[in-house]
Amino acid sequence: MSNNFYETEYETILTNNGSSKHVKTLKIIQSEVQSINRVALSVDCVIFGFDENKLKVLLIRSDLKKYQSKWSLLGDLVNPEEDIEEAAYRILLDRTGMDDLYLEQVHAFGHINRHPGGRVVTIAYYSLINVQHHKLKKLDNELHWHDVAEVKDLAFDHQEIFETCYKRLQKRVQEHPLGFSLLPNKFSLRELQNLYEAILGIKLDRRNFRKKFFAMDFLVDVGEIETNVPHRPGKLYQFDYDKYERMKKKWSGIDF
Amino acid sequence: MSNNFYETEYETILTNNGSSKHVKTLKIIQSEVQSINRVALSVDCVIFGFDENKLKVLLIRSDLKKYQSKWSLLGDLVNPEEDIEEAAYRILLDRTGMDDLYLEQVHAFGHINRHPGGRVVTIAYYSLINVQHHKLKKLDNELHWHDVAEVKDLAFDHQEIFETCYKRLQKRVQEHPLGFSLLPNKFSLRELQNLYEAILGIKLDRRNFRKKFFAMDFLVDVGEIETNVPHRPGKLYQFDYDKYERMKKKWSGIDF
DNA sequence: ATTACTTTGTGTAAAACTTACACACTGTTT
DNA sequence: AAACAGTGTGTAAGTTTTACACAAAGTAAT
Repeated sequence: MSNNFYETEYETILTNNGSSKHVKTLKIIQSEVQSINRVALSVDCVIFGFDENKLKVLLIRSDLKKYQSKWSLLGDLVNPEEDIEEAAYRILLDRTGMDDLYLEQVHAFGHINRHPGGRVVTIAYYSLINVQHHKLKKLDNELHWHDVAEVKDLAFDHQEIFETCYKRLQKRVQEHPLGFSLLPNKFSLRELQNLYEAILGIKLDRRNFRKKFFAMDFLVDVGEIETNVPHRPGKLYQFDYDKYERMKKKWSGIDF
Repeated sequence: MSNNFYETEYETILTNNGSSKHVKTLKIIQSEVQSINRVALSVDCVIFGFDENKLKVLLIRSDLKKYQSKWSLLGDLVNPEEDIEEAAYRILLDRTGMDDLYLEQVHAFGHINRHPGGRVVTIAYYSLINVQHHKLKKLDNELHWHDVAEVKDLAFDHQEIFETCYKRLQKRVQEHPLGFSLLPNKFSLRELQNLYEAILGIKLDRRNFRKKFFAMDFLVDVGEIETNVPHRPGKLYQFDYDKYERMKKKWSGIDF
């Protein structure tokens, strides 16, 4: 047995210490890699947004007959000369017109029959965007935001992919202050808390929530208050990304 | 724009509400998936073990000329009719003779030029095994255990893959009591602590470590003590996997 | 302009957890 | 019998988490 994509043809070379050794020729490796053992590779993106105090996810209508009435994630095949991550960003740009976002790889899904067109392995990514800042410019295939609580029965294995990404998001949001990308530049603590409650699916104590965030010391009071609220307006804050970047090393998460 | 691997040929169908709609035919999808957009897919396994109070990783010598003197991870191409995970288990079985282990997918690596033979996307898995319980039966290409602290300059992008998996292991071992698979069935608390210190790369307070583990209440005193130690022997314990499984729901990790 | 209403903003005491730390015990070696 | 090496145990101080209540600020209705 051998490795790194084996073949039976070898070339003899001299090693550092003067003895000889058999190695596989590059030509052989290339033919091996380029021949039978190939699969189609795709990327699927789970794009989360936040609107009206609900966590949303961007879905598109499948136009495959088999899944004619079902929703699906934003996905496409990876080009042979394209990095996976590059493909993920391309797909998001194509489908939503956005290029300024956070994107994290989550998992590869590769069950043999997950796609009716043949073997397609897909790499799932998720992203968080601010719904208000990124109005959708393209609405092909009924692209739009769905409440995450109501996502069910997606096409292909997209339900599983969605759920895996949602769990990952819930975990990440406790490890890093990602959520700020979903809020307006200036936000009230109530908005921030609504966001965390929506993502985590739990209620949090208001006083303790405030205490925790102030203790982190990444919020900057911008000296303004909410307008157009039918009650006492709350102060507005900004997130100090620079300070967060500087503190990142010693950061190990938020505990709720 | 369309989705789920687009084509320009459509078939007209009737929808539920009686209107008509154009959908892509399955035949077209299949030809799309099977034609140009395919890549070679491989799996690489990072197998951790523990021996002589050191964390080890299993490496094999590459037999590609380009990497003639370098170590590499255990990897192989995924067969077109094989699940990715299935491939990972197959590779481990082939290379080490083992089939009773934990295996977790970590990340997909897909830079275009990561393999000299052409485009190869690889999915990385890691695993933990008990070195003593699994003597290596095959030693092709100098397969053997390397101290993780001394792993460097691996073939391909395997250094990056290794480091990603190592970080993942360090994180996971604080979230779940995985480490027990690396110890003998009956172990002393000192052995357990050595293991955690080796994996995390830090020193821990002995009294607090013991307190923490006893508080979790997954250790069963088997009423035996160490033998052949040149000092007071420690008590031996077993890990109560059943109890852990039952408690798993409300489990959120070990904090050191 | 007064009142009712809604949500903001704040502090504290109790409980839980984390950390740092020292000494007697048990078996082995000399 | 003495030296050695590592086990086993408790506690006080500090920190973090939790639960909880009331006055203040603005809006809306009268």
